[in-house]
Amino acid sequence: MHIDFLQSPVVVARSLIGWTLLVNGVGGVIVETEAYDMDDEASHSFRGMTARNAAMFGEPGTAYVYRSYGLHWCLNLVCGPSGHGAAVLVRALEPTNGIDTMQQRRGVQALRLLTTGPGRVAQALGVDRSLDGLPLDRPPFALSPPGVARAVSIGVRVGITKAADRPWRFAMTGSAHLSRKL
DNA sequence: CTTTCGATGATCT
DNA sequence: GATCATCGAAAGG
Repeated sequence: MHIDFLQSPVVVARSLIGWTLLVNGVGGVIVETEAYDMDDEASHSFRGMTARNAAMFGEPGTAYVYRSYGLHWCLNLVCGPSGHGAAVLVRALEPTNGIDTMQQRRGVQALRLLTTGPGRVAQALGVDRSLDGLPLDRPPFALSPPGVARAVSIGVRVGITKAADRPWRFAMTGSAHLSRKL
């Protein structure tokens, strides 16, 4: 079983819910994602390729990492046809692997605060610019399929002002680890 | 419980 | 010079 990263970001974002994402063995189950596409005003790729978003136009199945608000990192999974400028933002995980490491990196104990939100996910998993453009199917990354099928809820994206009405946010129904209620 | 606001710096206009 | 795909602390109800 594998994710087909050639699919559209909406399809990939939906498919990723329930998969386990690890970086150097640390991480958890993906419970919240958002899709971003080229003809999407909210997307970094909307105005074409720049130095920052170059990885977004790279090979599907690679990482796009950017700095947010000058102090957080955010992790995206590039998808769509090569050079399409589409990606899925990983917004929240349910912590499962390397919890002690994540607690140290985050400086908090509560599982609830470890990986709920894109900035927190990146900090807990040790994601930074050095992973930008790297393939997701080999170390330090690891992606493994869900054990059991889970229901997925759909809503609008978070923290954007443009194209804010697109229902491009996906979450595991009933998860206690969402960045915001869906 | 909810809302507001400061931090902080790369990126783009 | 303005804008941010955020977080956390503080203030207000």
